[in-house]
Amino acid sequence: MQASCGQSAPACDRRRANAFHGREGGPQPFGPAMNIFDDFQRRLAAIIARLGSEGALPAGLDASKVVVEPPRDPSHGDLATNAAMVLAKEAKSNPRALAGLIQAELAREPGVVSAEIAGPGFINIRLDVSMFQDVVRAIVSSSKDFGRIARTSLEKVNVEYVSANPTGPMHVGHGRGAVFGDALANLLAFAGQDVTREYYINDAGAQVDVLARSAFLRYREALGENVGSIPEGLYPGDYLVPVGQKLAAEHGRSLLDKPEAEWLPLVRQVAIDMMMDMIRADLALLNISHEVFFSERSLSKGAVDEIKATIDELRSRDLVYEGRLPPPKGQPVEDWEDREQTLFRATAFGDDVDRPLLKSDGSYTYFASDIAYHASKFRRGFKTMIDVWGADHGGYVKRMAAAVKAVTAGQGELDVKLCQLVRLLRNGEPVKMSKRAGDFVTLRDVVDEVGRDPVRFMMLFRKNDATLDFDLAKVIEQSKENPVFYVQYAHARCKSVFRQAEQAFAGAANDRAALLAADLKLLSDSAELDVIRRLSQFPRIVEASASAHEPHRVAFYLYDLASDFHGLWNRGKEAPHLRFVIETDRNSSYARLALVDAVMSVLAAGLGILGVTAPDEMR
RNA sequence: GCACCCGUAGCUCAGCUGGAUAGAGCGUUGCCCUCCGAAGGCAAAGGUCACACGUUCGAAUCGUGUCGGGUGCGCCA
Repeated sequence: MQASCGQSAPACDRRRANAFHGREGGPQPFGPAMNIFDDFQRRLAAIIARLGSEGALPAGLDASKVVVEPPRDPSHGDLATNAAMVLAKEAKSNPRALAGLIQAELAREPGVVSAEIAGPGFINIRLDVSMFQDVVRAIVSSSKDFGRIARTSLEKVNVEYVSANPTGPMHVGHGRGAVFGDALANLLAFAGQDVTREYYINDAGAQVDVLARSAFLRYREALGENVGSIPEGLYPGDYLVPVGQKLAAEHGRSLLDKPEAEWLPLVRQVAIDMMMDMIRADLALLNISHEVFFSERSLSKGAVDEIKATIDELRSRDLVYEGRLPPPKGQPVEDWEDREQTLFRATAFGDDVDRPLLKSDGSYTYFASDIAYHASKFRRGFKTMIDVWGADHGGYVKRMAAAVKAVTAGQGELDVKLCQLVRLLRNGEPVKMSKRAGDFVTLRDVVDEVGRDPVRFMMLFRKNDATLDFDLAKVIEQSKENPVFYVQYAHARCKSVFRQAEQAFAGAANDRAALLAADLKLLSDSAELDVIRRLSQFPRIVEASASAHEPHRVAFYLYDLASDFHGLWNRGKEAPHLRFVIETDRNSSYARLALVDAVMSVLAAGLGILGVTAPDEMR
């Protein structure tokens, strides 16, 4: 099944940076030291500056490549930094010597147990466990806002996704782009950006005229005429039957004897409106909604022709000209005619050839509309624009990027995220598509069968540019092998712990003050600390996945966190003293409840970003 | 012919924008459990990161080239 082309009629749907950085005076997280990696990043920068001003190092070293991260091998410590290695060249020193200077300073920092030089010049830092125990308290107090970045910038981000043609219901391929775009928007919002979700309605091209003619046929049918089978080239799907009925109800037979030029605009608008209602309803099944629905038609049919204005403006800068194009290579084009046409100078901005703006009949190409559309986004204040498209539009990226550069004078950032196709399976076997013309597996069919959460989670449990196998049977399995279940179950288990706690200590489930006051030093088992270390990474996962525009990282993180938590739970089976609730040990119980509460909050926050339910129990 | 995406364990895939001995799940093999703290647990084996050069303290990651797979290549969107 194709990512975005699913119909036999000529319907190929459209779809379908790095402006974000969280460090160095960027957006600050809530509360103190919520992100211990950022915390040490800042401390390290201060140390380097101090050494510079004291003359031990050259002043004003560029610390932008210095990173503080968890070492791959936990036996190396809690934090590792490459500072000495990245600074060595500029400081005209060797990494090990430089590491010695920095290490001595780091070792004096509060919360640091040891700082050691290793390998080519890494500095490995061991933290007092209290640093991690404090993370638990920070999470308990900030709850689902742990990892959220406060909005400090007025910069607006536009995420355009779905943008399926209003010519039929959504199918599974659309669903992936829809879920991806929606989760990305959630993620960016969580990371402190001002996000607008937008849908570009392709209501101007020849396809919506085909839609209108198809609907008109259904109109005649609704009036009692036997129209026979739907002719080739029209949309055959019976989702147009209600459009015909509505037209019949509102207009009776009055359209029948009018020429097409008169009825078409009217029928077209009714059909588009009903198709958009249907699409919005399909999206609502997945909890997806957009703030802005932008009509392509409005660009050229409004008070001013914005497409013409955009072309004129580009022409005045010599970026549009009349010229000839070489015939395309590869598949020969039968009706190729060498003619002079209106071209955008895309090659000036890195594209391979210049691109036409007018069709031979004088109307605008889709690309011309799209240029004006992106100019509109920029005028509306969006410096960062993210477009989510189907992978089959990959060939369109360069020209769009070129256009955005041209139309924003290099001020705008366009990041196009291509979503690969989805292969629908059932128990490992490809789902057979019905042969009936115009029929395909709709998004609604799939959501009805397996539910919203599996669809959303699984579509995000893969990089957007990798193909995705979606197995209708496996995604609803209640077993460890199913990541959706595995992660949701971890959350449900947390809830279950609190239900148990309520039995042992009445009121525990709602006693936030007691959780905040818990003696977290009692959380010292290695399995407990593993979970806490994982929790402490959530803010940097949010930051990194937001800046990379990759929501799947959140999904994988949640899987890892769930795995750690299940591991801790299992420890309690063999070692009863590690159980979360121990009736005879209130202090340990409350410390562990605080940890469970923290896990629950992070799971809920992460699932919230993905738009997946965090259930109280598995049913 | 050109452009873009992809190539990591038998299979399906991660790999934190250049870091240390490349990870997970499935499958395989071995042990344990079947205790509602249910919808299993522990452990092991398994790798030339497609290939070759290059960049540098350091490459699965960046660059060039080759091979292999996908997508696309005026006047569809």
